[in-house]
Amino acid sequence: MATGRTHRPATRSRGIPEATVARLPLYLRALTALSERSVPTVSSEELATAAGVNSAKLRKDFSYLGSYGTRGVGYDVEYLVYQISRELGLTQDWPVVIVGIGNLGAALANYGGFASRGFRVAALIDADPAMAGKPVAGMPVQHTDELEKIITDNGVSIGVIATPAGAAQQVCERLVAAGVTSILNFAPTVLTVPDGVDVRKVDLSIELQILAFHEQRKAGEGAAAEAASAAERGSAVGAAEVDAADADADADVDAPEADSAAANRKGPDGDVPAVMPA
Amino acid sequence: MATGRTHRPATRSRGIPEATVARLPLYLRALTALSERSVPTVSSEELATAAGVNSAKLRKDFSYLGSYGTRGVGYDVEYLVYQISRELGLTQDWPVVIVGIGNLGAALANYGGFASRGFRVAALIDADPAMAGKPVAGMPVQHTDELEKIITDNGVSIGVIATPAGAAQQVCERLVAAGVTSILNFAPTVLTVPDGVDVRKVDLSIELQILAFHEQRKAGEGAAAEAASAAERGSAVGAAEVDAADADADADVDAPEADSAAANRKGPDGDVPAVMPA
DNA sequence: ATGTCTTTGTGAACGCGTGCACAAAGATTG
DNA sequence: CAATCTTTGTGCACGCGTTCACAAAGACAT
Repeated sequence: MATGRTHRPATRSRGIPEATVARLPLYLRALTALSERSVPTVSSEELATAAGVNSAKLRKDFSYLGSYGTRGVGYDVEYLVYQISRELGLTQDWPVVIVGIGNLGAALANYGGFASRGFRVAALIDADPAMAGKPVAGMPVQHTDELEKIITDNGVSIGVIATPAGAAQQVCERLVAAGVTSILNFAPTVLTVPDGVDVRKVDLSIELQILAFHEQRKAGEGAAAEAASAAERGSAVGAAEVDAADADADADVDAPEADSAAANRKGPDGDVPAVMPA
Repeated sequence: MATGRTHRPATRSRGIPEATVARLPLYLRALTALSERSVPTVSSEELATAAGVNSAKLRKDFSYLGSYGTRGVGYDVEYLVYQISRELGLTQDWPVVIVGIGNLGAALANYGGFASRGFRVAALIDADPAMAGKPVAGMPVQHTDELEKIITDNGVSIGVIATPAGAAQQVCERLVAAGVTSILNFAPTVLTVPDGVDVRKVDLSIELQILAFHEQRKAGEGAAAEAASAAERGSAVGAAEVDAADADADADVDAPEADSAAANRKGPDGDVPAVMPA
């Protein structure tokens, strides 16, 4: 997410809610699969299942695009593929540059899914002079010095940042200055960009942390009901949890000493007891 | 959101809203940086800026954790780092397995950010016999046959799927059957999992498509008012120029959108972004 | 044509998340 | 100790997004 600005009337880009836009690619993928199997039509129910969403939601999403379905029958697969593609702007060519050709950048460059939908890798850019000219994914890596020229010459408006965190903001600024208005950021940093520039971030570490949170919750909660089975699974919860009923189960076991922080605070909180994984 | 499956009805895992949980890692990162600079305290305003969010939101988020701030002063950095880490479950060790050691899988294995927060790569698994034993990121790749044993022996509860789309569901099922309850999916497929299992997905293709949508909108908009180059992306969106009759729905050539800037990520849960290939 | 059956499209209710604005709490100064 | 200043914590209102539930629309059979 971008930092510079943060608010906006929740932008309904054109009457199409942001949440819906985020789901369109999902529908498109499911539809494409159906199309390849030559399925002529699908009901909202079937398509919703394939896309992993609720059918009512899907119908409402489609209603923002227009009335493309036929009552009693469903949606014409081919037609819908076309409409969604057009709506997403996939009927045109989108040259993309990837900056930072390390492990991740190289993996992205090799990713086939790129080209499959109108996205074309126009160039791979890296700051390391040693990388210059070296072929990655059948394409020579170019030095950062060329960045502006590349962007301009190829009319690139979408940039992918896969550099180390420390270089991200600077690269971002150069990209924006050169004309890029959409950025996909893989570096673990908050990018600050001017208005009008879209930033989406992909952060591995954050995703894992969110999973860990839920995992921890699950471990603490199942502990009570967990008599003996699966004792080897790293979830030997402390006996402190008398009743971890789902209600609000807020078994407060005080937190261990303020650790490195000698603060004298006392959180009204403190929860999960010691869990010890392998 | 993260999965194609519906976990609990937006259950507040423990009184902590999902949206807040998704931001905690962001705060943690900003706090860690401050900690390394030996900054003792921060105000909600400073921290919010560093994390790229609104200060009111940050304060509200923290209020779900408890009252850890001091009015008139701010928050104790070290203490907050500890509290958030504990809340996220990062004070414990989380063994993780990565299945599918292709370009992406290898990149993930080499990703340093993994270990930095309690996540330890316990094993790299691939179905290709030729890969077996081959060292990646200083660790021998193991064959899929060993999957169940690895999960059990290491008490792994978090799995990362970086296989091709076609193999994802099957791998997912084996992981779950073996005891994994949280999955980070990089394969472009909707995974179906039983209740109690969390799935978060990272899909590069989807992220790019969302950017393309906004990019297209921006282009169309600029075309209409091309006069002023690319400098008027005001935030004072005049609702005035809303698209023509909303009922158009047809105009194949597509009408330029109205509205302005674009929303960065959002998403109830997730909003969160997630992305990637396979 | 008429009736029945299927599936869409959507009005309305509801819940979550966001942001404002301010009272309360504590630090700080005189 | 009182006054002032700073910053937190939160009540409240608002809007987006989700879901339900159903009328409308069309296909299909008789």
